[in-house]
Amino acid sequence: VFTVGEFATLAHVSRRLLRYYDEIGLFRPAHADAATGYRYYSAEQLAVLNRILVLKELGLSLEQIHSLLHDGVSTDEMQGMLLLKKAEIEQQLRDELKRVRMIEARLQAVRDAETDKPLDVIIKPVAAQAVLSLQMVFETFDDALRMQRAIRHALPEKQGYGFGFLMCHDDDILDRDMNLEIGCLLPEQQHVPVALHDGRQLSVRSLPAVETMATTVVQGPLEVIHAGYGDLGRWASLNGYRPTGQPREITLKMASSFDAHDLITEIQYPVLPLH
Amino acid sequence: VFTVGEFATLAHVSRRLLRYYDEIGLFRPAHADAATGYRYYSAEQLAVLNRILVLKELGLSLEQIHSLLHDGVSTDEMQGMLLLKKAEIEQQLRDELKRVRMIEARLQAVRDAETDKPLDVIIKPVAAQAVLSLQMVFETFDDALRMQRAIRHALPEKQGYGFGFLMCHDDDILDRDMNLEIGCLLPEQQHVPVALHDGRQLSVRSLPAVETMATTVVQGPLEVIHAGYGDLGRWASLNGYRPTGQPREITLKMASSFDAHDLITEIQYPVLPLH
DNA sequence: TTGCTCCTCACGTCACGTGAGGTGGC
DNA sequence: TTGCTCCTCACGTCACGTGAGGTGGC
Repeated sequence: VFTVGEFATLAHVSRRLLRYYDEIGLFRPAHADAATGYRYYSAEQLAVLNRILVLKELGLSLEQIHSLLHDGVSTDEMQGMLLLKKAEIEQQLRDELKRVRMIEARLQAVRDAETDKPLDVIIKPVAAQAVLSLQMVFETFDDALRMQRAIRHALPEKQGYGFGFLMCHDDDILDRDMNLEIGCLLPEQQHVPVALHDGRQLSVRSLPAVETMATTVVQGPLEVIHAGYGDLGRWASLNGYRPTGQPREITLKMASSFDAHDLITEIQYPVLPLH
Repeated sequence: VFTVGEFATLAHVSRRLLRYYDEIGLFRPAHADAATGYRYYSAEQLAVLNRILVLKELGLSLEQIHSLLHDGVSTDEMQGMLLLKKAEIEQQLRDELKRVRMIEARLQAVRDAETDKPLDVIIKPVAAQAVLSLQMVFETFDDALRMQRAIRHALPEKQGYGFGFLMCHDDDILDRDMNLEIGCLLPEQQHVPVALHDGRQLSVRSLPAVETMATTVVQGPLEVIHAGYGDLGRWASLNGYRPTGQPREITLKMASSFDAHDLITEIQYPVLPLH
């Protein structure tokens, strides 16, 4: 019969662990002195403790181990728990592999671009979104900018209209004759079409939800936004993603001055993991 | 300018996260109303938060991220942290792969042996250990048992002698003419040789430390112990280890009766990972 | 005036590590 | 009698989630 210290030495665990397992009822000493509180363990118990330690090594929680040992679980249930745990660990393995790839990509980015900062890309699900917009082909980008301003003025200020929105419907990024959709997000569902001065109509439609949207935030004028699209594409291929749809951009903050250095835009690119 | 709720929605994080990051000084709102305590975030800040979220994804702690952002760290230091983190994750990957192998081995054991329990094997480092022992060739196992009893009686009871100890010096497990070392562990270093009745001497020597010792606890008479050696060997090969030295056994509890059903023995087998 | 958002505590998480402060056996 | 071990609190960990209870703006 052994004291905590002796038993801890035998089992290569800490005394605290033995007291803790006693406290939570997972592993009780064979005998405890009611007067002094001293715990006494038997040699037989070492086998039991070892079983607990092995199950812990497998990644099971102490609560799971408790139910395995004290509630009589069947062989099938045991197998179920082990298979479940195995699946969990395999998911973790995939996550960590992804993490390693991301770190490598970032290391590369740090080395490449000592001057400018590496790109921060967030993958997130984006819900379906109502927009009020107009789609047409613009000869030049200035035409598109003029339209953007016209739309802004056509909307009554602060009447429940959301961020500015732009979506490119060309397969490639062009410099002229671009097929663009311009408008704004709608926080609420019910909205009537809005007419512009030139007779064109903004119409309401719903952007589909995207499960894995690669997003990044850029600050600056159009050239910066333009560069952002390219950066995002390169980031995707470096990090194991493939573009899979039309990118969007959302104006989080409108430019206050002509040079648009304080224009803030979130670029969103639907992607899929390469698997 | 956005409230917590709005900014949280934009960034796809919880309000609690934003308040927490404020509390620990990692990410403060651009402006806070001193009277009401209301937090106000700017569009510019979304880029900063995204950087934090990306670094978190990489596996860095909030404290590390804090120092990355607020203490001006050099490119080299940044690379150092990333490389360190990468090495950490790769170690974790190895650990989890091992865990998966262990789970698979245990699943197999559960399927194979529906009747008896799977073996619980603990890998632990064992320190160098002084022993008082005698090594000789025994014709039969009964001879060895007699010697074990003789040694027990030659030792003054409770005078600082430890557990009974047995080590097999044959390369294979034999049934006859076994080269065995029998004795006991010595908790303290200083001990004189002990003479037996037949004139033989128990001598003091030091067992070397073993870094990775596969150990298991068995309860029962000799046949059970014998089987344990075999089980331990099979376990090792199933779990990616290779035996690499002489096994030892330690008597944690002596048998009280002739059938020895309550004899408790720890079998120790030095192993090395197959890598 | 009624919801909605905002705020600040404060507890819970998981498996112990690490003292603090005090008592019993050789 | 002096160390050594034992005991029971109780705080800290890491990054928030989850209410509780109360206040300010449309």
